[in-house]
Amino acid sequence: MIEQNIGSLLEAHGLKKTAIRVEILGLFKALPYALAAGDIIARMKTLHDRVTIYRALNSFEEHGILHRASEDAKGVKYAMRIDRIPGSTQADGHAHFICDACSNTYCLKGVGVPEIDVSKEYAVRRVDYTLSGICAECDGRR
Amino acid sequence: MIEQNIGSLLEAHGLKKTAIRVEILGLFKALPYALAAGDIIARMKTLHDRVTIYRALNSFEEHGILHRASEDAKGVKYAMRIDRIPGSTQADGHAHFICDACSNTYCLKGVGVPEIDVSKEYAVRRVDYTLSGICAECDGRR
DNA sequence: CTGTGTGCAAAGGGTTTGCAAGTAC
DNA sequence: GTACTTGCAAACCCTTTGCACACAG
Repeated sequence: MIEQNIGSLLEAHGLKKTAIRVEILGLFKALPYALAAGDIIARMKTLHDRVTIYRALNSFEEHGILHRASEDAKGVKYAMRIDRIPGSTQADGHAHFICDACSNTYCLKGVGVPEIDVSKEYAVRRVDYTLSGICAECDGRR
Repeated sequence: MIEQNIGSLLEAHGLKKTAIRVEILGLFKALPYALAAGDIIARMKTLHDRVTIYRALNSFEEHGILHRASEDAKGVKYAMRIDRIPGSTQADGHAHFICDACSNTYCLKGVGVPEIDVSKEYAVRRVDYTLSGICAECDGRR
């Protein structure tokens, strides 16, 4: 089921259906938060090296399948891009929440990204709205 | 004039007034955008190594003189923290604009950070609102 | 004089790249 | 068979850390 979707997704983008790509996208479909290259490696059943993951991720990013949900000095986290509306002229906005305790990056799907007008000085192409603090899971654990 | 301000700023934080610190803070006061360690090195008149810059920056961050304006896979950019309002209970929010062309990070000073309510699921401590696109300078240059 | 700060060197972690072998189509 | 992918190794870049020397207060 999932694999079928992933297969057609890859095909639609002209990407070859390799084991590593199917497994990576399977992880993103199954998990509710963004993943860094290291997270992916840790969860892969079959052994792969970091390097190959990077190339797969970059390929997915170029094709608009994944986007960079958060990036800090410790690395980049990717998430499934599910909010692209073909033909939309709106800024490509994302809202994310990063937990200070577990470092998970959650996509705030139902939340619209607020907009402010700075069009006099800047031509805005993307809007990134990132909250951070403690997620419910970590908060309840204390 | 600037140097006097910087001197008292350092003194107020119990930091020793060294040449490298005065020069770094002078750069931040003179420039309208955020700087990465590499940017600072490139602009320093007297030669210093990157490493020492990092320690100075970390020290400034700990004392609340600078804050991390943006960070991507290529590094962290710092900016003068001028928006701290003692006694304020508001979330510590920043709005920034990153130019895709020149990579400058501008602080949007007059712009309030919009807030959204996700308090049911997350305990929000910080809000980061980052726009990206093309700044006026780069836009006019094309 | 004393403790903080700097210079230098080395190491650490994430990411990119070159090249040859492998595989989807 | 051919072009795209992967595996491996090495290199790159930003950042942190250890230690001895230097300097501000």
